[in-house]
Parts: sequence; structure tokens; C-alpha cells
Amino acid sequence: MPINNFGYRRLFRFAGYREAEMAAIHFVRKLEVFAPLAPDGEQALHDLALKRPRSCPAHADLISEGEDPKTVYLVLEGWACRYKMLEDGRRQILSLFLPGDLCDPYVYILKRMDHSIAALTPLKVALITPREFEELTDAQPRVVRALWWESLVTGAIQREWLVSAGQRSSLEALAHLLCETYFRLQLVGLEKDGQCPFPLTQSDMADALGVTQPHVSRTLQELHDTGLVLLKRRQLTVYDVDGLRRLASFNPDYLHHR
Amino acid sequence: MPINNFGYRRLFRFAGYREAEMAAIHFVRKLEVFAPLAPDGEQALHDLALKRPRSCPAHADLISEGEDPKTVYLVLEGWACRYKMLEDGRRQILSLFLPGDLCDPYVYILKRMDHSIAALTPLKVALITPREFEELTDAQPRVVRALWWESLVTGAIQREWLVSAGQRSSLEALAHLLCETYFRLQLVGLEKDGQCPFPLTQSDMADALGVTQPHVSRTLQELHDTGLVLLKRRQLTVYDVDGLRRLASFNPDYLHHR
DNA sequence: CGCTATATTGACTTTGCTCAACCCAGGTGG
DNA sequence: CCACCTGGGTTGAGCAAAGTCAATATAGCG
Repeated sequence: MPINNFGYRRLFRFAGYREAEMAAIHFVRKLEVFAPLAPDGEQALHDLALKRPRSCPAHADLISEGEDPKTVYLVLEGWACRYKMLEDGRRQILSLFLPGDLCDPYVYILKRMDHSIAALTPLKVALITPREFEELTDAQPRVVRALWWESLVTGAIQREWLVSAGQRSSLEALAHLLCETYFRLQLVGLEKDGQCPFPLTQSDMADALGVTQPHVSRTLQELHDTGLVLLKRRQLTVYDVDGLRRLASFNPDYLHHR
Repeated sequence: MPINNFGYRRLFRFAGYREAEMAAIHFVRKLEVFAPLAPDGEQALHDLALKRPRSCPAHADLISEGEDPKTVYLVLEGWACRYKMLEDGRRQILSLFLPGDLCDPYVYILKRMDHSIAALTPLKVALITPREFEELTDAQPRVVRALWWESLVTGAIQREWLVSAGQRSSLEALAHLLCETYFRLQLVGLEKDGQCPFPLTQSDMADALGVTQPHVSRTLQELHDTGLVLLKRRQLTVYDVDGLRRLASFNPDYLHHR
């Protein structure tokens, strides 16, 4: 059984429902942005999000490449990522999961994970079983459409990362990553006054962009020196959104936020 | 309305059903690899694949970024690709569509395409309307699962391309592209004696990998000089599959071919 | 046969990598 | 409360991979 670079994986039950409830609300609201749901559909989603809460320490795998995916995760609090490693230790971060994000509603169709999912920060997730999932979607056909939308947006983000890796310079690519994350966090209400959390280390960013960590350090400085952003203490401040968008050639259409 | 780099887009009806029929069979067989279908499900899929055949010249867009996706395409013959362009003309090819491939069964949920789809060679496709699609999936629940599988595999390929762009050297990445395509073509019976069609130009490969065309030229030579492959006249010959796999660190698990 | 698209090659430049030293902040235990 | 430790982050010098640009060659196609 493949194991992640930290060699352990753990999920714990947890109690404090306060933040979880917040995130469940964000999740439902995000889906509503796309497809207005019936009140009972809304309630059903909300309940599902709170049914089986688990927490997980930073750097642990939620699930590792090669394992059989048995449940779906809904991120309630904290950040996670998909990643894939080559034998020699090179790691590519494939995507980020932010609060309110659902990890592939239908993966359980496959026998083995072709990538891993890890917590980037201490994490709280809801576990959802395929069974519960199918009960929900049978009862609430409009939810299916909303989930398809989530899924299509996830695919679009994945493609945009490839555009960054393939075509954008490291400066443009980093600007794009910050911009995209900023917009996604706005959607779930985690941005305020041009600021948002941004808990990735420079090594994480390096592995997401396909560059080296020292280079991220220099590139971040450049973004700061040109007055666009400040990234300090895991907190991102965007001074000039338009400048950042222009530099990154960021066009939010692919996020399909209506 | 955005227009592609060739400035035109056209779809024509066509008659000669011979090859189309072949490809429809491949498509059905590919889905069967994953989920055995009921005989009438098989027939329904097959009919759908032949109902509204269209042809399209090389380099034309099937659909362009910004347009409203109204139908689904099934590739019957020839190759197509997804791509995305930046304002300054940089182009990233995001994925390839080979014969028997279906372009996102559920895109029509979205209002606007966030990328374009173009023919790389003269192309024959089947048009399928959302309506027809839903009728089929309502009548044949097992087909839904097979389509989900197709969709999950497509996502996995997309992620693997990001691994290539982010972590692999250009030599490894090119080897990986050739290897992946070779395997995918095998699945639909288009490989024979270590040979398969490979109609991409060096510029296409460059835009898929995120490198320059002269660099592809040199890299292809290197792959040839080390006795791994020969690419000549749009035909790929693989001399040493294992060597190619090793070089590319290609692990076919992500294709989920059972 | 000649036109256009594609591929090859070379000289030079640039971007980002490597490796190693150093710095800083926050957390822990004495 | 302070000393230390550790996990990030910064910096510098030299290097390698891939880009740029342009000239030339080749191959299909009409």
C-alpha cells in the first residue's frame, strides 16, 4: 500500500460543530450559485455535510494512490490537495481543495486511486458514503445537476493549471495561482478587504507550479516589489487585483460562477 | 464570438458509413471494457453513434471558447484536441481526442465553453443532442456508469499531463505522450505490430507539452537515436516499449483499463 | 513543377535549477 | 523567561535546459 511522504495517515472523529456547520453552509451556498435547490434538497445536503465529521492532521494523506476509494470527502475546514509522486520523489500538486469543496463525487466507481489526497493544513472533512450519495441524488434530481456543475468547474480548473504549467512564465503562473485562489475563496466568503488565508508553503507552491522553492521565493518577491500582493504569515493581501489579473492573463470565465 | 486561429469552422454531413461504423463499434467496445452492457444498451449506443454523422476539415474548430455547447461529439475518425489560447497567441493543447472518444457528455450544462475543440486531422464525428443523451441514460442505467468511467479516465489523463508539464523533462514528457497515445490507441484496436498512426505535427506536440517546436525536433531525434521510437510520415513505430515506459515513468494504472 | 507547410540545424540568450550557506520566527522544554 | 531547535524562507554563484531567431532543407499537394 503506497504511503505518503510523511508515512502516516489518520482520520479522527471530532465534536466542535461550529465551523463545520459554517462550511456546510458555504458548500450549499456555492452549489446554489449554480442551481437553485428545493428547500428540502438544501436541507438534505446540509445534513449530509454534518453526518460523519472527521479531522486529520496537516501533511497526512486522506487517501493514497493505489487505494480503493470508499468514500467521498467534503472539506469543512482547512486546505487539502491532490498530488502525484514520481518514483524519484518529484511531486506534482494537481489541485487544491478549499473549504466547501467536494472531492470527486463519483470516484468510488474506480477500483484504485490514481493519485493521493493530502491535508495541507489541519483539516476537517465530512465523509460521505456512495450509498448516502446515491440516496440523495435519487431523491433530489436538481442536486445531480449542481454536482455535475461542480465537477465540470473542477475540470476547468485542472485545465487552466495545465495552461499555466505549459505556457505561462513562473511569474505569470504564480500570479495566476494567487488570483484563482483569491476568487475561489471569495465565492465561499473567505475573502475580506482584499485579504484571504493562504496557508501553502513555498515548497507547496513550487510543487503546484512545477518550479523550485528558491525560485518561488524570488518570484513572490517580484510580485511584492511590483506592488501587486503581499504574502506573509500564511495570509495573502492583494493590493492590485486588476494588475494581478492582467499579469496572469486571468479570465475568471472558466470558474463558471454564473 | 471567438474564432480559432484559422478563422473558420464548418461541419458537413457525410455519407460513407463504413469507417464510422467501425469507430462506433470501437466506442462501444471501449465502454464495455469497463462495464458490460445489456445487448439493447449496446445497440442503443451504437445507433446513437451513427445517427447524425458530420465531417470537418483539419484545423477547423468544432466549437470555440465562449460558445454555448449544444451537442456532444463522438469522434468516429481522425484526431481532435482541446486547446486554450492566451491573448498573445500562445496556445496550450489540453488533451487529445482519438477515435472512439466522447467529448464531455455533460458540458451542455454550462453556458459557455471555457476552451475550444479543434480537428487536428480531417475528422468525422457523431453529433449527439442532450435530449438523446438523456433518453439513453434514462433507459440504460448501466450506460451512465460506463460514461462516468470514461469521464473519470479523461480527468486522470488531464492530471497526468500536468505531471508531465510540471515535473518531467522534455525528453520524459515527450516519451510519456507517445506512450500514453500508443496505449490508448491499442485499446481501440488502432495499434498493430508496434505501429500506430500519430498525425500530430511537431508544433502540435510542442503546444501539448509546453515546449518549442525546434526543441521537439531535437527531442524526437534523441528518442530515435536511443533506439526507442521512430516517428515518420505521421506514423509512430515503437521499438522498445519497456524502455519508453521506463524513461517516461509511465504507469498505465491511471488509464483504468481494468 | 512549384507552392506551402513542416522539419532541421546553428549560434546565442534566457529562464529557472542546483547547491549551499545563512537567516528568521515560532514553539518547546529547561 | 530564555535558549534552543526546527521548519520555513532568503540569498548568491555557477550551470543546464530550453527558448529565440533565422537560415536552410524536405515533403506533400495541387
